[in-house]
Amino acid sequence: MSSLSYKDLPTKRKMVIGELVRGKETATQLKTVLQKPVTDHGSVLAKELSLKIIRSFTEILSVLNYGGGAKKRSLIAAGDHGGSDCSGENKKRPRVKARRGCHKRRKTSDSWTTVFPTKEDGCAWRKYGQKIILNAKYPRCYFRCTHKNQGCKATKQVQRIKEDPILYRTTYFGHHTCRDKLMARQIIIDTDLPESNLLCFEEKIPPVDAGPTIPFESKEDIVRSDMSDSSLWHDMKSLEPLMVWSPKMKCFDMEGFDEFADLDFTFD
DNA sequence: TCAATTTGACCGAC
DNA sequence: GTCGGTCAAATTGA
Repeated sequence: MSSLSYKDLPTKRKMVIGELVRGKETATQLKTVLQKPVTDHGSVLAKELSLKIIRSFTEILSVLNYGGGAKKRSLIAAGDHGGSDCSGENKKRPRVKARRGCHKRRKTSDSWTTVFPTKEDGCAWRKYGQKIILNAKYPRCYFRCTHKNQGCKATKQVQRIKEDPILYRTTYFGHHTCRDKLMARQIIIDTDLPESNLLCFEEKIPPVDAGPTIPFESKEDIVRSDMSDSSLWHDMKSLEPLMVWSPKMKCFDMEGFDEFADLDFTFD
């Protein structure tokens, strides 16, 4: 595959590139923080940066999944039954909630999974359900985007891993159609601050509302426990040789991009 | 008072 | 018939 001029890239790809660049910058900031003596403030910053990195990659995965999903996507049940495709008569409760529980089981091709020691990914979610899953030690929690009322159909499922309860497996479905607002807010946050103070963005990081709090004992612990054991981190590492930014040429070397085939999406 | 969470019920997929 | 995803009333908390 030949190199592409950045300005010629499709919007979706630009968004991916932008998020990758943002994630790299954040990772660099995190590295800087970790090189300093560990303090409470530093731990907080490190955690915020970790969330920021997670959010960047979540956005990337969201965008990429959307591209592939266009071909294979079957409508996600959540919020997608605005039509009248539910033909059940609802005999038991015909008077109200005629479409309650009307949905199709999710297709795995429209989802992606990450594993992290926190439920948080920097996005705003509202919990709408919890289920005990057969043969699972821990219940599965269902979240939808807080901005569902604005048409955002992104949902996710979070479940603690049976073999390693400190970790949460998060499966995302759909993409954030409210992402423009989120990104705009983030840009404001980032650009409002002097470069030397980029770490102190004012965005409120929601508390980890359940499960263990993961303190960062040391910089090594952060890297080891938060990143190196997660599948997402492995994905991040695997991305490195696939896209190489050339500042001089102002282009991306896209060689090897077809290795993304394993992630079940396509570039258009 | 209002928004978020909890939890039992509903219902399609398997 | 069972399982899993979603709904929505009830509850909780800020």
